Amino acid sequence: MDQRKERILRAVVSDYTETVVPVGSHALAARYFLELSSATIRNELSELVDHGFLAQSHASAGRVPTDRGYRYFVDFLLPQEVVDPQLRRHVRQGFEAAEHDIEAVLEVAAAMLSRLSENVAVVTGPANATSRLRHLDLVLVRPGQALMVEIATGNAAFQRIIEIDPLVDQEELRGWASRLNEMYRGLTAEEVDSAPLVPGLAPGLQALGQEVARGLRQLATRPALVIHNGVRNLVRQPEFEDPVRLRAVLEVLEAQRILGDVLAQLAPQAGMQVLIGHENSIEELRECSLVLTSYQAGDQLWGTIGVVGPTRIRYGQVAARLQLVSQATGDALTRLLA
Amino acid sequence: MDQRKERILRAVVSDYTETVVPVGSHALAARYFLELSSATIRNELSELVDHGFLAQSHASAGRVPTDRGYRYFVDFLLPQEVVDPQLRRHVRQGFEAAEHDIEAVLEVAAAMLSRLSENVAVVTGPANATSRLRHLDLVLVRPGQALMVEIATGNAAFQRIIEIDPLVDQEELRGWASRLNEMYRGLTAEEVDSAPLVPGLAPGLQALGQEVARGLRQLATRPALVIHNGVRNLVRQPEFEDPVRLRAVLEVLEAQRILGDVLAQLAPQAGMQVLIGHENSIEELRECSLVLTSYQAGDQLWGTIGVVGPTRIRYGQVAARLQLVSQATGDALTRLLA
DNA sequence: GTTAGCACTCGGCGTAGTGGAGTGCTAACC
DNA sequence: GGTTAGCACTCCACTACGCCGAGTGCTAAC
Repeated sequence: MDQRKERILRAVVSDYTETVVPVGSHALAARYFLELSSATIRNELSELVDHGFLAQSHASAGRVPTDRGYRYFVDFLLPQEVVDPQLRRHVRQGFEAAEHDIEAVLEVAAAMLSRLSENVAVVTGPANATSRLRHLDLVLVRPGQALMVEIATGNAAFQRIIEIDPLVDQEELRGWASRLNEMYRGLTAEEVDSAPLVPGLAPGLQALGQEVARGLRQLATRPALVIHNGVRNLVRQPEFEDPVRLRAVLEVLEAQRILGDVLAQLAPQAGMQVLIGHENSIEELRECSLVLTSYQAGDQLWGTIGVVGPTRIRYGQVAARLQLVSQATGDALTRLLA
Repeated sequence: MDQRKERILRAVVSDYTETVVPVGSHALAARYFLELSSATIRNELSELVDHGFLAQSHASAGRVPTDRGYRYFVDFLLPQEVVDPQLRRHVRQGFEAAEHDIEAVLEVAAAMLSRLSENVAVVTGPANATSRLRHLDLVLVRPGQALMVEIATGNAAFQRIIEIDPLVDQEELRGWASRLNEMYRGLTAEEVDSAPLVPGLAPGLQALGQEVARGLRQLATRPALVIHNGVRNLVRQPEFEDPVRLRAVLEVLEAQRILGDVLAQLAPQAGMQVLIGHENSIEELRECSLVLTSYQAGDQLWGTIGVVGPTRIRYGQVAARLQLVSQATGDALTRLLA
């Protein structure tokens, strides 16, 4: 790939990205290469097709970047985009309005990102695969029933009404709670289950261990939260005019699990990731690209956030804005949690 | 409206609902009225058009029900649909799998309903306009910082890290928590704010009252949860082939507030409600119908659940299935909460 | 290596023609 | 009076056709 080929590839990508029309040698010469004739460009284009960076739908059509072409573009030709400071401010402010709880923050992140990227935003919450008990509390609701509240690592809360001996009063219940806290704090569901029985414990209290483990188990298996937003942007993309294709993508987005699995799998890798077309493992998203990164609350990796769009998505701009939103999301969570 | 006209209107509605093709006199005669000639049916159709129950797109086209026609159909002609017992069982089972927390139940409800109705399902959570403190807890995270957990009516949880005197230990914190519980249990944010100062209270504890009120206030103003699911079903409806119309509807669905407001407004009215076409106040949903009902946890009205689809939605089937899901949702919440 | 020229390809688009579904009207029938 | 057969008419959907023009590949000259 000599430098001129790179310039041409870059021109084709950026032109196609904007117009969504196969780009021909004349247009290219007129718009980007005044010093070259269209014939020269035709020669180059033809070689770029040979290398697999471009394709043409039929013999006398203009060129369109292939997945491979986009890959090269992203790896070597991506221009450094800077985010407008005003936009930056706007994002900060958007998050300030919504710091009720974790989920609200992630909702805002998704809404914000879908607007900025003009595509679909996806956000996953933390996977609570290893929930450890951080704190437990018991409150008497009425005689014989108590509200059990468990706070686990990651500040996930679990609550459930449980049956207890009707004779137990609030005072005794409080004692039970501190006892359970001492015994189980820092443990996972499995460890709680296999904790040795303490002799001489009140019989009702004995049984509560199971309830505690049950809550932790539910917290751990709680399906990973996957939020998506911006489907409205998808329908106006020419590549999704065909209802069948559109539906396939929506199918994936609404079956949160599918996307959730892929994102979870990619999460550990740091930095920004771009999956172009066939590079992702989801058949239905063959014609889509994913731009992904992770965000963190404090110094802890928290979840994944990204953009789903057609392969001709504006990688530079989307990446820059994703970076911005991811950072802001992390900051908002950090403020919220600590 | 004599009886034969009603039969014909019913036939037109059900035929159009299935085929999405304007229905003509011949087809009607052949399929539903073997005893009548197409000419007779033509006369009747023409009168139904005069009455505003049917319309035709152009002079020589078949007839299509108008909003008014659907209204009459729903009010007087709706056949009693029964839900297949097997489906009923299936729904029950679906809910059993997901009783972690409130939101999970509502997510399941939306997913289930969108599948059963083959349209878009919307579910709103409870409006926590009047949050009262049910229980409060304080946990020492590290010296100088504590996690404050508030459980409000409706089991909404709020948690926040707060700054405290570094010298306060877990034991003392527990004392604080019970003190705060005694003082504020059952109160709203406003009532906590205006509660008389208790003389001789530890200074750090004094300040916590504000934090408690702040949490309650956030719980109360937390935007109403609106879940939607089934957009994938929308895109295959012929009436939404046009991306512009589709986008308008998606716009509304994704701007949860719009729909949330409408649903909240309708919520108090009991029973099933059907809004056909222009009957709803949202401009973008002029070509949609809403079938809505409320669900309740225990004996308390909790939220709204419904279906959004094209005006030719299968009102009978959708209503029956909505009823089923709404009931199951309420039951699941009842089990979860008490 | 670059470029002008040229023949060729092929999709998009507008036009015209046609078939058929459906209507309204009239007149006859029960 | 309600019902029906017959008929002329309307209008959409679909197809075929032809043409335009954008774009290509190739060749030969620079």
